[in-house]
Amino acid sequence: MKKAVITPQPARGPVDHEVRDQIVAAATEHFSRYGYEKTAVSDLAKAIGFSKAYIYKFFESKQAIGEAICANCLREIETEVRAAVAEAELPSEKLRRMFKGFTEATLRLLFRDRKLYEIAASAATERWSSVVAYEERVQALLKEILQEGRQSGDFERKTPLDETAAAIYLVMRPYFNPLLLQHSFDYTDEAPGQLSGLVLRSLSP
Amino acid sequence: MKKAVITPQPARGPVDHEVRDQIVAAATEHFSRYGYEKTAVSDLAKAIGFSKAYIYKFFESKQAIGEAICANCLREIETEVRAAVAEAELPSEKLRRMFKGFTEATLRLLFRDRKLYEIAASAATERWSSVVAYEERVQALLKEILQEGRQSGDFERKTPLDETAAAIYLVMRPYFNPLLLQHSFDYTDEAPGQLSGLVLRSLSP
DNA sequence: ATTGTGACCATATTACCAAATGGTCACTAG
DNA sequence: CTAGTGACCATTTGGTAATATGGTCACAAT
Repeated sequence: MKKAVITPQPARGPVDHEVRDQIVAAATEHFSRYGYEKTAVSDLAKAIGFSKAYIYKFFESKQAIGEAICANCLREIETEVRAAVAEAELPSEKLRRMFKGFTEATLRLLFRDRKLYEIAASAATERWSSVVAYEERVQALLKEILQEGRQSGDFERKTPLDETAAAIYLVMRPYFNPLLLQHSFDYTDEAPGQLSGLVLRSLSP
Repeated sequence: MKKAVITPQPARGPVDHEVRDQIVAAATEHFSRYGYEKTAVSDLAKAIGFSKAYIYKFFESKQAIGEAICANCLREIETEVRAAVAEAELPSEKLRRMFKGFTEATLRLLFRDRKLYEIAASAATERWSSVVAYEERVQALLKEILQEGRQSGDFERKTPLDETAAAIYLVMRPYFNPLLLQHSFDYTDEAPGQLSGLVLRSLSP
């Protein structure tokens, strides 16, 4: 039996197609330069030399284009943080890096790519599938670290893993969710350190 | 030497005056029924049977009226939570109640008095003095609980008190800051419990 | 002095209409 | 059949003129 891959937005048109990439490229350019709202779909069409209608052969909406770009951003952040985590030896250090990494990466998204923030905000409020998937991957990374720490004896083993993971996720959430981070600028310097400290104390065997 | 009381908004006109209370009462009524933005200062004037100009003898701005009301709300919340905390015997239970209490009270503010949310939001974003004071009082309450727990031997004593308090405050913040709570509705049921658990684990001696 | 106001000003908000935009579809070219 | 489009529609958005609002002040009544 074939496993049915449920694409939340049933992709329109050929999934692997040069034009699809052109659209995403043009959109990335335009969205980050002029902003999501200020960019009209016909602007993207003009940029790649096709008509607006053709774009809708590949994406079912403007938001779908935004989703694609958003997914890329989130992938980038995740990759970067995973790399930083992998560099560390000790599970405790991994956890610290995860926290700091996500905070810094999200912060950068908000400042450096200020124009992309609109998308990130919509994505988070409306819970686009790319965001849901991202959150799940973050939780997965967290669980990996926790389990490693449990196996090595660095972390306590009494509390159920799922509970620990859920709680730590809640602690971290305000620092990698753009909507929340926005209201925590005053704390971004110390928060990752202080909270990592607290979390690690809670994990001590 | 007289202690100079620094009122952040140098109160205008007689501090204790019947009309002042009438204004606050009318504003509470109007703001919570029609919303802060939709209420004009002249509406309040009409409601209490004076001219708009007279209101400005008591408050230096519409926002100042909002501040007064906001301060009342926050006082109420604090009183309620303090009562719930006082009921508990053990420091750990106090901490749990504090967390749960603030979450529920803030949530109620957002739902029951939906119209007042506008004020709360402005107050939080613009860091009105009533909010700053409130946050300080919350942190004070937290420190009280922590010290009691340290004295009774329920909580660890190695980590500096200020550091512990700061970290726990950061954990709680998303649940009594209306701006943040707004983005955490999905978690308000489990979060206080799970996070209290984590925090208490981090405090174990 | 205290209580109280109408007239006034600059800015913010509303109401309105024209232009722009997201999105579809029947259709053409090869 | 695939690649591609102009013309079209409903809804948003932008711009603007009229109105409403926050806030002040000189002044009146007690």
